[in-house]
Amino acid sequence: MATTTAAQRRAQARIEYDAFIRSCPTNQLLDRISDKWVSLVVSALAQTDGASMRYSDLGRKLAGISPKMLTQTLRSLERDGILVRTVRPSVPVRVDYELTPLGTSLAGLLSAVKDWAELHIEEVNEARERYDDGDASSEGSRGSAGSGRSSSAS
Amino acid sequence: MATTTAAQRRAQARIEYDAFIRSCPTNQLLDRISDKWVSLVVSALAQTDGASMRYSDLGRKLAGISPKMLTQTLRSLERDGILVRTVRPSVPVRVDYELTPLGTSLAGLLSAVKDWAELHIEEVNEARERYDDGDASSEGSRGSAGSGRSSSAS
DNA sequence: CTGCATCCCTTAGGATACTG
DNA sequence: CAGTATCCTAAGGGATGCAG
Repeated sequence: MATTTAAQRRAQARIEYDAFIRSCPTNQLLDRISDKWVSLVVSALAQTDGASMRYSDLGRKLAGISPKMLTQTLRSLERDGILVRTVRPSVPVRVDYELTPLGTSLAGLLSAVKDWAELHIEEVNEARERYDDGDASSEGSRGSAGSGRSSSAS
Repeated sequence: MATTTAAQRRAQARIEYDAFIRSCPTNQLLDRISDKWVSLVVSALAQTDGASMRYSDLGRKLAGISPKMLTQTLRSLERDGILVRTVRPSVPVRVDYELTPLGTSLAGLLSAVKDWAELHIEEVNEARERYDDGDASSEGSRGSAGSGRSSSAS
């Protein structure tokens, strides 16, 4: 332990922390809804309430999603019991997806989030404008001061 | 229109869809809490309820986070009015971070998410085991196609 | 139609080193 | 202590093409 490399200690801490994080249900769910497409798929399915959607229906609804991500998302959701996948041995194979009760409750949660967002988005936007406009603290003349931060949109 | 490239059409759709998505407050918030560290920072700050934390306090609490991400996360949160950054011109500069009322309400939302997670995580885990164990029902050729996607960051 | 495999490119995010 | 600038890797996610 000669080299008490600060970095190594942090790296170690990260591992432990990660283990801790993963064992926390909150984070597991967070990981789930953190996926850009997951929430979109769930919402799409929730909108049709009960009515199952076919693979291509979803592909159309979620314009711009690549088949790869659609399948991947659907699979992970199926794995988590959020939705069920039903294969219909028709001539051209047909597969239907529909939310499970669990999935529906998740959709409900997303709705709650939506409500909060619509209720406070205004404040957030104001705060952003205020911030972007130049904090003014130590800035007299408005220039550009653009700190290219922005998390873009992953 | 010669090349009715399906890919191009999808790409175009994606752009439009993205624009649509971005204009939706729900997704803006989702983008916010989708960030791995955002929720962690907010929770950390919420736990101390009111008491402001210093930069290094947070770094210690969120073991394993790199200064880069900590700063980045803190900045975006400040920009959105979720927390306030206070610089204390002490000898060794001291900076405090604390949640705004808006941030506190967000923390409350995260709590709701947490409750849901703790309430249903069991079902999810069961579903996962069932799935990983081999669907059996209509066990076909799948096997473990799922591929353990962790999504984690991003 | 559904969906899996492959290649590839963009980029989030971790490690480091340096300044106020 | 608080942050910033830089480098670099891992991996998310799109495009394609093929198979059931």
